[in-house]
Amino acid sequence: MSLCFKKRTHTCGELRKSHIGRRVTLLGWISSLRDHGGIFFINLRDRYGVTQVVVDKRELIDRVKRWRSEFIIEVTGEVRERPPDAINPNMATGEIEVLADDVHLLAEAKVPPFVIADDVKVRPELRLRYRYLDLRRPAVQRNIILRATVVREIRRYLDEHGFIEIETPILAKSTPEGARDFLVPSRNFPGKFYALAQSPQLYKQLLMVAGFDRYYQLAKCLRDEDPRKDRQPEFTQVDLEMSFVTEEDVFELVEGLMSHLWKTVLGVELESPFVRMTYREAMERFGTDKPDMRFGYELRDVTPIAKASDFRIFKQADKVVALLWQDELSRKEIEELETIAKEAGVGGLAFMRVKDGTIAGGVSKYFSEELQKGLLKLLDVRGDGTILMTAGDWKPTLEAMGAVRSKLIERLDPPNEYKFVWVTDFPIVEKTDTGYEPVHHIFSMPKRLDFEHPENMVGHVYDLVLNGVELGSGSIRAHKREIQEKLLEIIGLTKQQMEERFGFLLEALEYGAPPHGGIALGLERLVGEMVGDRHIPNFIAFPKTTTGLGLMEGIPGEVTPEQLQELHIKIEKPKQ
RNA sequence: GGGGCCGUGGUGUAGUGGUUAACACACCGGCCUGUCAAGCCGGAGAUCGCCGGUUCGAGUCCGGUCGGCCCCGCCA
Repeated sequence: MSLCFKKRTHTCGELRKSHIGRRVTLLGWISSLRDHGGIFFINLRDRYGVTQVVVDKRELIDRVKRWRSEFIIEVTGEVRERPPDAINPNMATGEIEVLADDVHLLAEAKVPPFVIADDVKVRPELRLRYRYLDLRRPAVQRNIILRATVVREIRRYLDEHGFIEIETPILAKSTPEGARDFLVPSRNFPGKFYALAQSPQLYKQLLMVAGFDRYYQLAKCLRDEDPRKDRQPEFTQVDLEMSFVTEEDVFELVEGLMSHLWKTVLGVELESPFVRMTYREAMERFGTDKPDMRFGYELRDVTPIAKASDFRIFKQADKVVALLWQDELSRKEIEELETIAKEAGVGGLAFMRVKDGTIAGGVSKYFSEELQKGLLKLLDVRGDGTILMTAGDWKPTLEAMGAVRSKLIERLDPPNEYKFVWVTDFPIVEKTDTGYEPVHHIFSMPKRLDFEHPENMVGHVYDLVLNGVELGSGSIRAHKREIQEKLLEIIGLTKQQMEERFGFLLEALEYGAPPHGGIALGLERLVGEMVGDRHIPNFIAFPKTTTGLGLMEGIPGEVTPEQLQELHIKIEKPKQ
């Protein structure tokens, strides 16, 4: 069978008035076909746009009559101006049309399970099952193209700044720390496994040891954890690492990269340097390590006033924080917020109402007039509203109020702003019931060594946060073997375990490892946040569902007994 | 692992224990030379996700199960 079609001269998105009179050939999908008897209008679509084709010749109409949406056709004809009353201002090509003098069918199409158009609502599972049709919708294509544009500009910027793009292995070593690994059984070595890389962290450090003092990669990362709207089992990180740098150098580079992206992709000038804030400050002002700084409503420490009240819970608490909200919240609304606060680990959520400059209701009866005045002043109350308060230990109290704040600001219209912030000085480890766990990962350089109280040890560790979303995190790394070993010891690894899991890294640190650091940014989150869409599957061509299934391919799927045998694997299914 | 919401012609929805499951779009046929999500006339199309239970009677109530979305856990 011969492939018989004319070469296309233009795309469906580029013809304008300046092309009038030109003879053109377009190839594309029929997005709509309007039959007026003696004249047919075809909207012809490709990824560049839609162009109206007019068919009025008898012999062509006999052919076109049998066509319908999503057939692929070839159209040759002359570009002509539309009659003034037929101009479509909603179409980029709306001033012209192509009068067909020859049309051919290139491919028929079954009636699709849903109409291929932006404004047609479709169940998500159906969209995923027929993702190749979903991807034909212009709005979905825009997301994928946006991603490609961002990727291109990332490469352009980093290449120009002396970075070398290096790929690191996908088949890597399993580590019980951190996220659950996807495992790949070894055929040649029965009972042994590769792990799919969760991130290129260790490899990029080894590249620094190797002397590639500026490395980057658009790295696929694979983590076997339950997905969320902002988390997929496989996703992409903009991973970079530099030698001989301080935190400030990393900030400057990344701010430059962000400014470049916003300027070239969105045409927006970002303000830089970005705001910097320590982890501690972020917690105390916003109750979270990823503050959304598009909104005010900061938390206030009211411990001295609250402790002086007659409210027993407050008197006994380490910390009492308050949040002043602009509206009068109903009993029911406060109860909902209290549920959120309790989930974050506090006993409850107290409230008082402010009306006409005075406090009433809720726990106000435990506060003397003087304390109430102090509260009004401390919270800088102007106008009516609701004061929310909670108490307990430092972290749960702040986190609880942070969760309440997040919930409340959801009610506000998000301003069209990009508020970046560097959150710095994260602790290296956190105390748990069983010992110490890394807050980020365990390869970061502490600012001060404190092996007596590791939980007090702050690191050269930072997150880049945009509009309340963690875009990525990074650090200056521990580039000396002794320090790295000490850190591993703190999280409970024996010498033997260190050797087994990270021996290759520790050894490399002994052969002239430069001071180095970097960052990894979530590409899908970054792209999504540029256009205010926090559903990252929208920026992945073939995403998984929230249970990790691939509905189109039907994965995970069965394998043959022969495959299993070759891999030395026996399946034991869970009992009912 | 846990919680919430959802599943009804191809698609999106309505249907709040009782007749023949309703509507819009899509689809099929017809008419029409200026439409653009064309219009008009006509038609076909559903075992109400699946299994079981309650009931004289279940799309509707109950239990289980499969699938989706959102959330908690988890995500160094």
